[in-house]
Amino acid sequence: MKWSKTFIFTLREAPNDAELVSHKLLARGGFIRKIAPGIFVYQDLALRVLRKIESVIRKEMNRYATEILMPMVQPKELWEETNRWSEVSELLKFKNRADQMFCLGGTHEEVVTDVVRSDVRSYRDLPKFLYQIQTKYRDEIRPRYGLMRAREFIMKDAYSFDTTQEEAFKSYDHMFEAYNNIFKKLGLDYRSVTADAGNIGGTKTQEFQVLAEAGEDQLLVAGDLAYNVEIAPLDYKGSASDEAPKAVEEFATPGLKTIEDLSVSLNLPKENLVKTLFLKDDDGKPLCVLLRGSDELNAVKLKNLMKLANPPQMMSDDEVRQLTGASPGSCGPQGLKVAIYMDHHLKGMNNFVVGANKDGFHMKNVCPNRDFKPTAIGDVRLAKEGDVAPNGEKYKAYKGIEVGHIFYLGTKYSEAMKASYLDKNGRSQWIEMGCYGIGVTRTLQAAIEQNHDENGIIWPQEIAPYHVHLCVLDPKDEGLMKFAEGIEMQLEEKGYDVLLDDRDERPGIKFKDADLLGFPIRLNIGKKGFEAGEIDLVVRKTKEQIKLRPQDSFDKIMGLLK
RNA sequence: CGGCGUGUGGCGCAGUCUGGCUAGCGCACUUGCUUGGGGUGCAAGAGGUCGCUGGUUCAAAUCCAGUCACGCCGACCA
Repeated sequence: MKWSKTFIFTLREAPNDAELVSHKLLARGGFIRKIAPGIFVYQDLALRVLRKIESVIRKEMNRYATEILMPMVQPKELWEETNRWSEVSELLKFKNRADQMFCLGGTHEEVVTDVVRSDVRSYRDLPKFLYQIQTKYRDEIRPRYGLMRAREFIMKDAYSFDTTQEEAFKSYDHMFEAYNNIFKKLGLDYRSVTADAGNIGGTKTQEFQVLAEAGEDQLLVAGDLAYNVEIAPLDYKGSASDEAPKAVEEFATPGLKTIEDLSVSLNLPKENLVKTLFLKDDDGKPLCVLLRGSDELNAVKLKNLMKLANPPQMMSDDEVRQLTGASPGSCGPQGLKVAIYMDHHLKGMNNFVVGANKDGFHMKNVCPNRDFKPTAIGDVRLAKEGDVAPNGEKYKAYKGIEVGHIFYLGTKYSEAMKASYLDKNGRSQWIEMGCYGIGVTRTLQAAIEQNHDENGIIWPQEIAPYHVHLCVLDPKDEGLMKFAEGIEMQLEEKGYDVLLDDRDERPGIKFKDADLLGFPIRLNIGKKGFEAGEIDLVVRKTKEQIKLRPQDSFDKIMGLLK
């Protein structure tokens, strides 16, 4: 392909709304163009990469699943069957001129379940496995970081339909394997991590996270175990102390609000103090949580302990005052009529120091079961680097970009939408489902975030827009062009993508652009060198420069690409 | 939705506080010469209702009011 026939326009400077390196490089290289917040044009270079990522995905998916294409515009009625019309806040809703309501598909559980329930009748029709690669729209509150969190993006979503949970787990395991193959093939450094099921409603779930400093998700990894921080479990290994309960004592603590203040003033380690947090659930019902002073609350774990749909929210200072009669820094669990959740690291401890529910006062020797009754005790503290994981190893922290997610859904959607089949005994059963997503556009940017240097992108060969960049330094020279075109043709015949820079530009400009765009192999074809029987090959990744005889260049390139 | 900030050619910015010539600079673009293996140099050009609306004023990019958009932080989020 000749540069002059493409739609590639590079910029020397990145637009100032680009923060991440990967976003800057995408913008400078002319890969994408922003049309509105979170909405982009994928220009020719980006589209080439997307098609290649998709092709890797299709190859793996086709081993287990059938590709279909579902509508992006979906009727309200379908979403009301699962109650998600009002529950899912990112749905972009609109109506047609007959006042019928629709939404843009942000995910396709409803549509795919409708498809399956209307055709599948018998256990003989199962299992079925469907997938699509399609533009999704989610009305994100704040799109950010280019393609990382866009409103409109491309996603591969797959859905499995099985007769039993056992079969559904097999489908899940197939996807787990397929996803590993895909991300390996794409040349990405990633981890599969255990995550919270969120409101999609599954029970068994894993995320595929590309490791990158710019990632928005925090991961904790301990040997074979990898977790999203919001779910990373901490075992309870025995009591910190088993002192006998002493008599409760109130004491003045003027001006002491934080655990830090108390710890200094009482000369006690933070672990020995008890932190009382006040939250409310979705219905506004208040609750309180007790943690060691040194620990932070993990609201997702609390949500799961309480079996809620969403994590409880912190109450405002005013709400706390109304409930306890004191400001947040001076509150305790005793004497309150609210549910009390206690982190299991407090189990076995006695004689807590807590707020007295009176401004400027604390109490010591407050004991569970005597002075207040915990509603439930469990693992609700936020794990951090250095904490010990259930396997005995210490957690190490990473940041990740979530590029894939697999869920076992069970019968949540099939029950809600009445998707059933007749089993061997002629009895009606709910279909067992799973769903599996890969963010295609996000993967593109994640690949850049992980593969770049100070000069530009370094594409992994599998997804490079072009494999070879021919920099013709004197494009007006017919002999030179003929030579370059010959190489181009030979490589293209072998199935490789070649960009021939035929612009009438100075060499420096061509070299800078080549580094920016980052195709794996570059050939510098200049008049002087060519006439002297020598041209340069540059390997983008290693910056290695190889001097070649022109007649050897094709073979050399083929050798490097293989 | 809350806090902060920004809107000036395709991109990056100055000018606004303290109102005053034909609104400027760098990059990119056009033409000519020059240069020709890591963003050459010179010269001449094209391109802007200064986000929008209203107001104050002899005079508004600049002051005032309203409004819209965008960005960052937070909250939220497959």
